[in-house]
Amino acid sequence: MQKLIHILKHHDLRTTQVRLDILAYFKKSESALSHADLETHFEKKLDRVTIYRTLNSFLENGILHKVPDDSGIAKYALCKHEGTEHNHDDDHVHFKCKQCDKIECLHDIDIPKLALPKKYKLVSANLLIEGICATCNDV
Amino acid sequence: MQKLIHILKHHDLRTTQVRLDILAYFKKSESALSHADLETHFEKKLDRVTIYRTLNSFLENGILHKVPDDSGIAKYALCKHEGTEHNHDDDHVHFKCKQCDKIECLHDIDIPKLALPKKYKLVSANLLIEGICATCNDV
DNA sequence: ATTTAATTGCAATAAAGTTGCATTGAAATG
DNA sequence: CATTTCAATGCAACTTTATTGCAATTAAAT
Repeated sequence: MQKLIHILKHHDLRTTQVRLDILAYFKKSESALSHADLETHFEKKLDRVTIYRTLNSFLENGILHKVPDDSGIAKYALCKHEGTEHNHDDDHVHFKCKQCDKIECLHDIDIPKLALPKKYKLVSANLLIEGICATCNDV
Repeated sequence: MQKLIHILKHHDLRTTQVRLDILAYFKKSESALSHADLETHFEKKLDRVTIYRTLNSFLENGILHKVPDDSGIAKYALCKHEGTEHNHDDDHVHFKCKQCDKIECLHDIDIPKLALPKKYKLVSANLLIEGICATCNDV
């Protein structure tokens, strides 16, 4: 719990209750969350605008990263390396379950290198896999 | 040009001017387009709602596919296999240029197989690469 | 304890997407 | 090729998603 404060401190963000609560919820849920997810979870206790601004502030500071998705709704997930020097999240795999719709980051799987056409320069890679997650597979 | 009509016919869609125009623009632009892109391109000649409905109809019929993106805005691109039996688009690589923001499909590059954690079942894979495209690299 | 500036909440607005309904028009029919 | 039929379109209204400005609040620096 104390750890959450350090994440904020490390990024020179003031430690406020709102930020701690939102961070805690990301930690707990272990999957990508949308603004609507947060709004629902915190009911009316948090202002919609505050949630948007908190998400953007966390994005800018490398605490969260956006998750690519074809739903048209922005989704966010915790960066793995928060708390270290480089605040960019390493390229990794996102898994979206077709059944429960949850998106999780599979940080332990590397994206294989691949050859791009001539003159194309790669900066980052993001592999989005859709399928059935372990939880849904168990049912 | 005649070819566009056949795409519609093959999917049992009525050939209307709106659909031909939108299809033609996708063919020409060779990159993923958003609803806003189409609205801008066709100025006020096409109704917003008609564009939405045309996009959805093309999606359902496998003429277009959604492109995963972290912008939060839905983007669409032509399927490679329109006109064949299977109307699902094969998994492929999407390249988003950090400079011009265009997203294009790299149909010729295969996504490498990779091992998922236990009990995870893959259905489809989509690799999103960000970097600098050939056109921007030339300038 | 006081000051300062960032954070928050509220109101208003903009942008993105959907739904219902009347009108138009593609194509099937005789 | 005239008529009929139902899908496609355009318009209006609405919902959802996201942004901006400003006053009130509060973290933390002094």
